[in-house]
This record gives sequence, structure tokens and C-alpha cells, in this order.
Amino acid sequence: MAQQGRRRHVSITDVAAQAGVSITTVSHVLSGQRPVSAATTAKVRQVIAELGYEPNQLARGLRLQRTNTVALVIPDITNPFYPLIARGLQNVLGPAGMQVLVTSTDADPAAEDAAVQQMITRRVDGLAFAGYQADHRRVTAAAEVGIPVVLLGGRTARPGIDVVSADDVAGGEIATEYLITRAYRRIAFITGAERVGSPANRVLGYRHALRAAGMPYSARLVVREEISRDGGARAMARLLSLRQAPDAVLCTNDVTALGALDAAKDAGLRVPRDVAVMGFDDIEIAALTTPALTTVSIRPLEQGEAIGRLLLGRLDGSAPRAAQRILFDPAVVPRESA
Amino acid sequence: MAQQGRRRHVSITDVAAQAGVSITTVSHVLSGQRPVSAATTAKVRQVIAELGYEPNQLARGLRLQRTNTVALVIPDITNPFYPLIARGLQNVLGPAGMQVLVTSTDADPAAEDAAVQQMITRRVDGLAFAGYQADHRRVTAAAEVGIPVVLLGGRTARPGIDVVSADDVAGGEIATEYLITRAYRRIAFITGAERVGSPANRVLGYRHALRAAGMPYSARLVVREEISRDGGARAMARLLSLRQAPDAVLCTNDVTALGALDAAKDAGLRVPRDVAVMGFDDIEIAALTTPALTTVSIRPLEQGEAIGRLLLGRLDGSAPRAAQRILFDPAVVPRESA
DNA sequence: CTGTTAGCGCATTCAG
DNA sequence: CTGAATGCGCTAACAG
Repeated sequence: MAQQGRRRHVSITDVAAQAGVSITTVSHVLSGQRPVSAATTAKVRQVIAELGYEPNQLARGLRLQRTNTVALVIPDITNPFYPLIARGLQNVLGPAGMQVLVTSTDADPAAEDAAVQQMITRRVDGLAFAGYQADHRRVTAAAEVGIPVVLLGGRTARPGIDVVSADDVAGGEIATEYLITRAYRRIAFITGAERVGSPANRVLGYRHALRAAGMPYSARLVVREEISRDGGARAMARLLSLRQAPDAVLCTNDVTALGALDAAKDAGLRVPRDVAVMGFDDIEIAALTTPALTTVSIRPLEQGEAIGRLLLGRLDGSAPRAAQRILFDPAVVPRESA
Repeated sequence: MAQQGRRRHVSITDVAAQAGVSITTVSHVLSGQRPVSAATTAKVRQVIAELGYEPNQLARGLRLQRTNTVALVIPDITNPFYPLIARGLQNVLGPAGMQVLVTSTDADPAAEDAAVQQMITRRVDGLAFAGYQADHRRVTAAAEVGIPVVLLGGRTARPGIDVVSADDVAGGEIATEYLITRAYRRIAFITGAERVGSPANRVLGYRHALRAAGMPYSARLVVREEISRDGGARAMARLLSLRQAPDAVLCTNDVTALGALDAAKDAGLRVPRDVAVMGFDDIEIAALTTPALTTVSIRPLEQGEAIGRLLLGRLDGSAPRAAQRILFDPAVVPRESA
């Protein structure tokens, strides 16, 4: 009955006793931090194998003040954008012996707060945080206590905190310009409730582009909703019921755009003939919808890798003092929906 | 410069000193394990707030022999099936104060091995493992050392190890029966390389259904490939080049089916008129392809939650001694591709 | 080349 | 109602 095997974890003391040496010696054959004779090394290794000894990282962490763990706090692991971030992170952290602790917060401020606190409590070596709220006291607290933090998404830089993001303002601009070029004249934007972060910056780019094109900006064409497929559908429904409905709708991300597509379909409208829909992120699913979703690519896997590199740089001290801000150039991916 | 703020984490000792009490007392106001006078309680709480004290979970874990962490070892977080598992897990574990450590292994045996070892080393309280290989020595090792393990996917039960899975044999059967009902007569199967686990069981169900229908089974119609979109495309290409090509293709999962769809398109074939394609898992994307993918639903979110409940049950000792095996009934989701 | 010891931060037994 | 002391498992001075 393996499950009952309370056969206690074997400790370094057990190994030392069995091998007839001190725990120091065992520690050193493991770490190579100081020379150990071939004979003892062999003996110790043999005992380790026999006993199936696995060093306790908790103890090691307590002693070394380092957990080899990085936290990834995101809105929703179920949004295909984030698994790519997670994968990119692991791709660079894994080879360095680090692991990733993931938490989904549904962008709920209280949940974000709790998650970050949990992570501090666990003494993670680094924190990657993607949130949509303006004020991150807990995140600041993490940074202040010496945990390297990198913010994911285009919020304004904070002193001493690195940021990895798509260039959201530019993204909003090129997306809008693309639509303008395609002769759309009444362009709406579906975004999140918060006035900061990636969604807000994308809206900013959208406004820039409108202004540059000499087109009017109308606040009622910017609808703020929960960032999810359902939220996108609700927002779209609202836009379609406007007396002056838009002829094109830009969505803060692809998941939201999916919902917009749902709503257009429900309303019996054809995309893009009746309304154009455009997303953001270029998740895999975007290429497979009907019509295929025109969107903006922001290379999430590479963003995840960049986060990992930033964190490693902070940890080994090889990074410059100043906060870094890595922006990924967005690119329109023209498909069928706009 | 927050990032530089090496302002050491404050410890229970700091709090005790500042509050003019012993660490024992601080510990007890936090745990409520024994009565503390209202006055001291207030004082201690105040100091905790002032100093921003966060108990160190590493130390607590070392002392308590419990980390409140569960490992999730999966092939690929980028496959939309697994984020749902992860989410389900977190849904039940989160309220219990536990966190999830995720690792993608690409189904590589060496990586799986390393991941599980890492997890043992970190003294996770539980391990959820989804792998495609037959032999999991390291997983067995984890169970033997007292870590509750639950296997995800339909491999044969092991003594004392819980399993959560879709009923893969049944799934293979109903999928095949569905195709037979729709008058397909030459049904192929694209699966993974390993001869165990979910993919193998699905093939088993497929064979059962063929036999029950009095239809011949042909080994050359079962192609083993890497389980990925590209792998699915390669396998499909191979099947289509057969002198006697199949009129329907069952894929071990939706991601693979996506690849099969790609290959059919490349070959200029129409689905389902020229070849039918059917997947497994019912990931979100399946409803959005053109043609929409007919597939088998296996409720991943609920599977993740079941895993969480199983693990919690083992941890609080409320679970029965015997290994449990929770099977989720699969259901065909008819759409357009078959 | 090897061993003794202190201490990382905390929960808990034992003793007031 | 409160404290002192021990040990969880490990690394790194310090001392041969």
C-alpha cells in the first residue's frame, strides 16, 4: 500500500550516520563546495542511492534564503494567452533549476492581493504579475522587501520595477490605422473596467490614431466590460443596440473578440460585412474562427521568456540598477474578420 | 528604488522584540492555539501591522512538515486541456490555502522524471501527474515516501494510487460507434507513441467498438505520432497517402485533430465529405474551427476539481484506505467535422 | 581532507 | 496567561 508508506523522508543526518561521516561531508559531496576524498565520496553516494535520499529544499531554502521558485500571478490560466507566458517563463527558468508557482486571480483585486501576499509568505525569489488594477500595494510591498518584480502588461513604470509588455499604445494605433485604411469610419473599442494597464494603453493608441486621422472620438463607442468571452458578447450587444452602431469593433483581446463574434452572430450580422471585429493577442484560436479573426500579434511566448531573463538577471545581480522596460512590437495579423 | 530595498524580511523575533513579548506569544496570537490576553494580543497585532510581518512559510513548513503546495506535472500547459485541469485544481485547493506548482514536461520521460524529483525535493503535499509513459518509478517513489499521488489519465491503477480520468475506453467506444452510425466504414485512429495511458485506452475502446460492429481492425490504420498539432498533421498526411485511405479519422485529442484538419486542407480535401475528422477533449477551440470539430467531451475542469478533492481527502485523512478511481463519463459532441 | 557548531524562522513541549 | 528551550534539515563559518 504505497499510499500509506509514511516511510519518513530520509535526511542528511540519516545518510551521514549510515555512511559513517559527518553531515558536513555529505553536504559537500553534494555541493562540491570543498574537496572530499574519492573513497568517502563513493561511499556517501552509495548510501544516498541506497536510502533514496532527496535533499529537503525547504531546509535548504531557509538556510540559503532562496527558494528557487518564481510566482506567476495572472488573471486566468484558462485564457490561452497566459499559458504561453507560463511556458516561456519555464523555458528560461527551468534550466536554472527554478520552478513556477501559478495563481489565477480572475483580475479580482482582493484575489490578486491575497495571491501576492501568499507568494511573499512563501519567499518566492521573483514575482511576475499581470493585473488590471491601478494600485498594487502588495506588489510594491513585495518589491520593497527585496523580491524582484516584473510587471506584465503596459502599465506605467514604477520606480525600480521592471516591465515586460507589448507596446500597447502602438498596438492600439496600428490596429486602428489598419481599420481606418480599410475604410471603416465608426470604430468602437471594447475594453476592461480599469483605467490602467494594457487595456487602457490600447485605448490610448486608438485615440491617438483617431486624432491623427482627423476622426472624432466618441466616449460612447468605448465600452468597458469584464474581460472575458461573455463580457465581450455583452459589450458587443450593447454597441449593436446603439442608434448609431459602429461599423468596426476593436477588442482588447482575442477572448473578448470571440464574445463579440458570438454577439454579432446572435444578432444575425455578418462579419466583416455588417461589422468588422478585430482582436488582440493572436492566440491560436484566432486563426480558426469563422471568419478567421484579424488581430494583433504580441508574441506571448517571447514575453514569458523575457520575464524569465529579467528575473534571473536580478537574482544573479547581473542586471543594471535601473528598472528595465521591455516592449514587444505588435504587428497586425490580417485575416477575415476585419 | 524599491528594487534595491534589501530591507530584510521581518521575522517573528523582530515582532516579539518590538512588542516586548516572547516569540511564543506572537506565534500564539497568530495561531490561536492557546489563549493570549486581550492587551498583548492587541499590542502584538499592532506591531505586526506596523512592521508588515509576513510569517515565513518555509520555516513553518520545515517545522510542520507541510508545505501547502501541490504539484501538477503535465505534458504541456499550452494544450488548452491542461489549464482547465489546473484551474479546477486551484478552485478546490485555493480555499484550503494551498498553491499549485506547475511543470510542463512535453511528455518527455526524462523531463517527467526530473520534474517529479524536483517536487519530492520540495516536499509538496500532493502530486497530480499526467504522463504518457508506462513506467513511473519516480512517481512510485513519491507515493512510497508518503506523498499522496493522483494519476490523471486512464492508465491502469496501481496499488494505493488514486486515479482521475475520463473513461477512455468508453470514450473510444462511443466515438467509434458514432462514426459507424454515420456510415463511415474505414475508420483510422491517430494516437501517441506509448502503449499505455489515455491514448492507449481510447484505442482499446475503438477496437472494442469495431469488433462489436463486426468490422475489421487494421493495424495500419492506427498511426502513432507525437501528440501535438504538427504530429496530427503528419499522421493525417500519412493516412491520406495510404492506397486505401480512411473515410474517417479519430484523433486522440482535439489538438491532434486540429493538425489532421490542417493536413486535410493541405491535401485539398473537404471535411467531412472526403474524410471525417473527430477529436477528443472538447477544448474551447473545437467549437470554432471550420468545420466545427465533432469531439468527445470529458469535463476537464471537473476532473481538476476531483483531483483536488482527492488530494485534500488524503491530506486530512478523511479518505478511505483503498485507492480511488474516479471516472468521468465521456459524451459525443456532434458538430460538423464528422 | 574532515568534523563541530551556529542559526535560518517557526511551532511546541515543558516549566512556570 | 506567558517564556525558555528544542529541533525541523541544511549550509557555512570556524577549527582542526
